Amino acid sequence: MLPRLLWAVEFIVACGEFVIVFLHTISREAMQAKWIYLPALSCSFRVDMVEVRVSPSLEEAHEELVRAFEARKMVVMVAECSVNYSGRTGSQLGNGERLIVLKEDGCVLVHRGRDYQPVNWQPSGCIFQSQVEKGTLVVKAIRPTPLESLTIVTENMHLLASFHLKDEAAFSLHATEEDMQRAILVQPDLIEAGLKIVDFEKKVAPGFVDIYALDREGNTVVIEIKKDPAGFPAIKQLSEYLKHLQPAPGRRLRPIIVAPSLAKGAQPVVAKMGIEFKQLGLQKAAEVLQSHASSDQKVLKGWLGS
Amino acid sequence: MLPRLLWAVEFIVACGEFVIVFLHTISREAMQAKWIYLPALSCSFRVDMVEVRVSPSLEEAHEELVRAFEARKMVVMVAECSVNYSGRTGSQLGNGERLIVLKEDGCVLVHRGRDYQPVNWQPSGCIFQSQVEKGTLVVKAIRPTPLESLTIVTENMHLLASFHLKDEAAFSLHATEEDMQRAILVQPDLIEAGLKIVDFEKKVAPGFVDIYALDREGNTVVIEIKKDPAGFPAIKQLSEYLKHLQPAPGRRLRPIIVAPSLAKGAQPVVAKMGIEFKQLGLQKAAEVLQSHASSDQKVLKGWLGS
DNA sequence: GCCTAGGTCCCGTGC
DNA sequence: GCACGGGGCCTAGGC
Repeated sequence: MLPRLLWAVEFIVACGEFVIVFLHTISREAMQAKWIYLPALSCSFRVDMVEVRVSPSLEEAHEELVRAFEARKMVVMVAECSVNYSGRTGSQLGNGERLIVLKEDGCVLVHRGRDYQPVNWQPSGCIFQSQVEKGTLVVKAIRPTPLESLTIVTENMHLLASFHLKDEAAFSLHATEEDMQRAILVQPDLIEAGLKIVDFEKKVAPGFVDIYALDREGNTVVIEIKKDPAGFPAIKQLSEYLKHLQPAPGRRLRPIIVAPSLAKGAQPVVAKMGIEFKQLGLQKAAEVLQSHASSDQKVLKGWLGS
Repeated sequence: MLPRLLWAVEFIVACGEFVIVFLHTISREAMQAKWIYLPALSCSFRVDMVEVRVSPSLEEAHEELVRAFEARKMVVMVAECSVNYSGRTGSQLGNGERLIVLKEDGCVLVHRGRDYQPVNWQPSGCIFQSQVEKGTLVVKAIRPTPLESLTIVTENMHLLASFHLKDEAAFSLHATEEDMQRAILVQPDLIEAGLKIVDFEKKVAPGFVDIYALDREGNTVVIEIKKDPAGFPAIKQLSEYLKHLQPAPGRRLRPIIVAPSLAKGAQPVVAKMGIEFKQLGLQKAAEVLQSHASSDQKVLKGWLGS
């Protein structure tokens, strides 16, 4: 049973640099009791760099959004909202609870409870607006080129957090198709002994030959690299290039597909068209690059060392 | 200046169904003052369906994660972490603050302060694990096929929120390339008067002809649809199909590209190859479909009406 | 499972 | 600015 005598209470909770906020009207007895029951709760506080508001009013949320936009902070919201997109095409999403992320570089993500991909979004470069309108909070993200806009109409805000992420970790490392190319460039005998690289990303037809080389006998080698199992598109692409390339007089044109494997059904076609296949995967390519990087380091150490 | 006399205080804040939590040791004077300064803060509470923990210990975070995984709740974290990915390829991301989202369907997003795309992720279908290890919180998301794993090592948790999003709004609406196809199917004279649709998504070579039709004179019409300006790839694709198609005896093969426009430089090539171009954009297609939908409704009303 | 094609794809690169 | 191709692309549809 709740006591009737009420106190207006304002808790200001400081942590490190600051801050705050816990507003409520509670009874004196509750104040002195170990357990305080409050009939409703809307509170805000900041710890470290994270400003958190739980069940803020839409006006509060709006004010915090404006501050966050000005300070170029990231914003995360859990809110009941509907979403409209208009631009290259258009979309409508009815009312429901979603996770909304606004980033400092002007991109937006609206996520539902499931799925990897956002249901609505905007790439970076948007301008954000917030306004309270007829009892709703309307957040707009407008992208200048191509001109398009995302409108989020919020009826109810469960959580709003804003903060700046300190993240200087720059290096991320992937093995990609480009690494396969680089691996072949630094170590051409991955394909075959004696191969001499002549060019890469060579423009031909409308397109680029991945690697253009000569074998020991002076034949022209045209290499198409795929990081995934190579199928008909890769074969077509390579055969297109062949039409626009000529071997040296008396020499042959040797088309080679480099990939982790051939797609199902591609093997006979490749054979029929005289295309060679050389197995190479991302992992192997990464290892080759790694070993060259370390051997380069050794060389460097040799130069610098005693 | 902080008073020295301390009280152990436990605030339990209830809202609706519940819940909670504000643990601290403060002075009696501070308790009675309007402003209470606390030297550190870690608190948790739930409002509506959102469970929020600010600066939880890693143990607390781990326990909440386990509960959330079991309850299939969405989890949002703001944390200082490093991330490793290993699978189809691999990646490493050094220590820094990120926004991490774990969804109920087993997908993961790790977002940095900038960029539309997550720096690391996992598509839906993953199994989540959480463990506290050597003073760090290790969250793993393992995807069975293809086998790959994402490992998030957290040193410091700023915010952890878990909740279930109520979102039944099912219908989302886009104008897509498929709508252009449907628009032509329901109203073939968008292309030209008298056109008779024979087939669509017709398998040919390895590929699919968007629309396959006959004109008034019995010539075979092969239509390739692009929602964006059509460039060389579209031309290539269409010309590939032509190689594998034959008109009726004495008739012609009429390749047509349907798109909002031709890409720069494509016009002469199209002309040279005898490909026709018919202008059609997403907007027009959507209007056509809309009008057909409403006319269908009218027909329906006519049947049902008085 | 594999393959094919689309996406408000996004994103980098080159012209 | 436009065009082209890659991506740990993701995702849906067929076989």
